[in-house]
Amino acid sequence: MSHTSGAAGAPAPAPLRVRQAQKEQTRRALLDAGLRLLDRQSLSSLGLREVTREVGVAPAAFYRHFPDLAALGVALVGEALGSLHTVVRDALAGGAAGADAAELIDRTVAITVAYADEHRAHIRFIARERYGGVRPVREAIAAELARFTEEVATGLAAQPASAGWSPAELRVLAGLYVDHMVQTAAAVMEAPQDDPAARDTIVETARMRMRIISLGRAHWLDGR
Amino acid sequence: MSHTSGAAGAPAPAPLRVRQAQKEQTRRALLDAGLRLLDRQSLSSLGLREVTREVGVAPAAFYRHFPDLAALGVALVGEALGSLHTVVRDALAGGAAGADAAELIDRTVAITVAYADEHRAHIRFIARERYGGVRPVREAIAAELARFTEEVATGLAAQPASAGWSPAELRVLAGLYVDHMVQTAAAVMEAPQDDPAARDTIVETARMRMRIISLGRAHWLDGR
DNA sequence: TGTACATCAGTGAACGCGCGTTCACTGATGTAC
DNA sequence: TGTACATCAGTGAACGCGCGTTCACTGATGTAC
Repeated sequence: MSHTSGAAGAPAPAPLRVRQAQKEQTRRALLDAGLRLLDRQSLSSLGLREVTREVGVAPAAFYRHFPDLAALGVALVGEALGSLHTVVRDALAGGAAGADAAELIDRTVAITVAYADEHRAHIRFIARERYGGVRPVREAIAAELARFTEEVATGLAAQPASAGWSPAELRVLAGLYVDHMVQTAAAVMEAPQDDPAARDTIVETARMRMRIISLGRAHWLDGR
Repeated sequence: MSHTSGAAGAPAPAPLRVRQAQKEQTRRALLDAGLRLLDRQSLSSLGLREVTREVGVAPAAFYRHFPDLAALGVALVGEALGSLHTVVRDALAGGAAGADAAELIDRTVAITVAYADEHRAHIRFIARERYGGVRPVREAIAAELARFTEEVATGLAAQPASAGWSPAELRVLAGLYVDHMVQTAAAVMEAPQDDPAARDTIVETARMRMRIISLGRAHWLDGR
C-alpha cells in the first residue's frame, strides 16, 4: 500500500516507528507509576517529581507527555472506565437472552467483583477522584459515568422486562444500577484482601441490594 | 453546688472560663477555615500554613489544637455526620407513625436535599474524603456511616412493613437507604446552585429511586 | 481586696527540604537526496 | 548504500518559593494566700 517501503509485509523499521514506540513506553511508565502512587494518596497531593522519580526519568521529561498532573489524571480516567464498557455489554447480554433473573443478578455481581479485584488500583482512583479536588478529573469521571449509564439504559430497553417504561424512567433505573455497581466495586476494593468473610458479606449484600432493586423494577407498573 | 464561687447563680468569671473560651474560639476558627479551604481541594493537599494564614494566627499555634491536619479532618467528620443523626431520627419517625408511603418518600428526599443545601461544605468534605487519601479520616467516616446504618436499621425494625425481616436483612436495606441518601446529597452538592432544572431532575431521580427500592422492599417476602 | 507566682495560648524567627517550572543542551532517530 | 541536515525525547542544573516543625519567648489569665 505505502510506496515509502520496498519490502511489503516485512517488519521493516518504518519511519518514526522506533521513536514513537520509545515515547509511548515512557508515557506508559508515567501512567503506571502515577496509578501506583495514587494507591496511597489523592491526585491533588501527588507530585510531578514523585512520579518522574518513580519512573527514573528527569522531572522535565514529564512535560513531553502531559502539561500537568491533572492531564495525567484525565488519561487515567479513560483507562479505568474505558475497559468497563465491554464488561457491561457482556453483563447486559444475558438479560436480552432471557436468562433466569436470580442467575442474572448473581452473574452481574460476580462480574463486578471480579473486575474490582483485577483493577483495584483503577477502582480506588475513580472512587477517590469522583468527588476529589481536581476539577478536570472530576468532570471526566462524571462524563464517563454518564455515557456508561446511557449504555446501560439502552441495554435495559432491549429487555422484555422493560415494556411500558419510558426512556427517562429507564435512565433512572440504569443510574441506580450503575451507582450500585460503583458502590460494590468500591466496597470490594476497600475490603482487606486476606479476609474472605468480609468479602462474602460484601458479595451477599450486593446481591440482596440488586434483588430488592430488581423486585421494585418488576412491580413498578403495578399501580398503573 | 460548687464551693469555689461565692455568689451562686451570678455570671461570675469562674476559674478557666475566659481562657477556655478563647482557646475554643481559635479551634472553631481553624475548623471553619479548614472546611472553607476544603471546598476547592482535598484534605491531603491542604496546608497547615494555609489554614493558620486564613485564620490570621501563627503557624505554630495550630499545634495547640491539633497534632496534624488529619486530626482536624477527623474533627470535621464528627461535625459533618454528627448532626445528621437527628435528621434521620426525624425522617424515620414518620414511618413508625404509619404515614402514607408516597408522602414518606417525598418527605425523606426533601429532608435530605434540604440538609445537603444547608451543609454543602460538610457534604462535599464527606464525599471527597470517604475514599480519600487520609486513612484516619476515611476510617472515621466509615465508622460514622456504619453507626448511621445501624440506627436506620433499628428505626426500620419498628415499622409494620418490616414484619418477617431478619435483622441482617434490615441492615442491608438500611445500608441501601443510607447510601442512597449520601448519593443524593452528593448530587445536590455537585449541581450548580443557580440551575433549578438540574436541581429538579436530581430530586425527581432521588424520589423514583426510593420508590423502586421501597417497592422491592414491599415485595421482598412474596416468594417465601 | 492585693500581691506574688504558675500556667499556657499564641508569637516570630529560623531551619532544612522538596516542590514546579525554565532553559540551553545532547545525541539517537528520522528525512532528503 | 552513504552523507548532510532536521527533529525532538530526555537531560541536568538552576531558580525562587512555600512547606512543616522546633524553639525560646511573651503576656494575659488563673491560683494561692
